[in-house]
Amino acid sequence: MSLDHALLVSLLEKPSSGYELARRFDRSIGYFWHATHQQIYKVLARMEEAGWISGEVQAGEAAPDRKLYSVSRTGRSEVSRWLAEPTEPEGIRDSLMVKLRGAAFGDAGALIPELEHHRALHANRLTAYRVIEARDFAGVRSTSPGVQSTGTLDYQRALQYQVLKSGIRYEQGWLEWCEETLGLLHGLKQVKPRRPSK
Amino acid sequence: MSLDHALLVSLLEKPSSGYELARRFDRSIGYFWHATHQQIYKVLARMEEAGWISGEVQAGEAAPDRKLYSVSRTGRSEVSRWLAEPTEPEGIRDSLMVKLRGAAFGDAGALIPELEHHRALHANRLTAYRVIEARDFAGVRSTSPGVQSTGTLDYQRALQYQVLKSGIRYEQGWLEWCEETLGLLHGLKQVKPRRPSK
DNA sequence: CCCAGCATGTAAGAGGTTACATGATTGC
DNA sequence: GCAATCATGTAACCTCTTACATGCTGGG
Repeated sequence: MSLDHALLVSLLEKPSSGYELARRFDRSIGYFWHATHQQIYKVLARMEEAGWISGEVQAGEAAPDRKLYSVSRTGRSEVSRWLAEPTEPEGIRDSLMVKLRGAAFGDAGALIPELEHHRALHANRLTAYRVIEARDFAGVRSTSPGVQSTGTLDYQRALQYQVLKSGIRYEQGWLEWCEETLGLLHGLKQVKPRRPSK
Repeated sequence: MSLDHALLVSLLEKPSSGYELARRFDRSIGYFWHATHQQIYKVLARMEEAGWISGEVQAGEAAPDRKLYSVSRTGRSEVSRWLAEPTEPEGIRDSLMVKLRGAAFGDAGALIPELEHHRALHANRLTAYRVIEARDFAGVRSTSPGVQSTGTLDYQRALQYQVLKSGIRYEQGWLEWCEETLGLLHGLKQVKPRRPSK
């Protein structure tokens, strides 16, 4: 597992307080690794004790104090170590799939609102990603190796864009599947109607 | 959460022992909801106590005894209740994405073997799914509502096929993304080589 | 005055992983 | 004899979620 590493990478991108990180995990990195603030504070404390990060308290006038964390040299080398270490792909855990298989023994029609809900959510996320794409990555060419050196900023951006593109692909796949499945369920409702009355 | 429900659905499809379920969770349902045997035994015990399932010990001659579980009436109604209850889509947790973003602060080249590994795994799974598709769902037409009634078996099969198709879509998406990302990383290695010596 | 937002935590419990434990049979 | 497969579990540990707790500020 590695909320630890998700936080380290986040802190490398920008030193932050726990609160800021928690908000960042509702967007951005959080699209690919979710965490609550309680968890974040605990892991930050553990990592500070381990010496991977160091927190500096900033007294706020007219605002609460905040602990600004940044990654130490040890933390950086931990990230490098982790990058080189192989990781297995996470298994899928999708209750919708289980429900679909369960629908054969219950009311498949009951899944229609559920699927519509999922379709809407995935459509929303896709739109959000598209907005980010247009805003932040308008000028990044896809995969072409690039003839002249494009600098270190474009390097980081290219990687971030690639992450975003996985999100886009993912949401689009879901969206198409939801459409298809809704079509199927509407068809099945005709074919095998549930007993109409009690 | 719902390993409970995944097990119930599995048992509805076929009454089984814990051991059998554990093996089934390495294929089939397990592609969409993973679980170890330890966990399965614990949940089965809990569900039996709750009265959702009942286990019947079968004495084996020349084989160990096994407890064959089947879903009770209460269990069935629990499934129906759960089917109608809305569920949020599970959040993604993908360390590869975090790693890609982290690669901007480390050695992006170190991710190449990792990505090749992922590509191979997703390619394997995709092939496995395609085999199942060809074997079990050769004659199922995609989404067309079907003019004449096709019976209750085709009903269940259509749902199972739809689940499989989500798996196919998922693996294919990953595969394409891995290819694309490998192309990008090979390009970047040229553009921004890491310091060659210590 | 109350609610929303900023900011940081503690505590209990459910869910999940890893390691350990046992005992029988079949095939090499 | 030894490894693999069948078959069922216990125990320790870690992660993650949910609920609770505190205190300050600015706007309606």
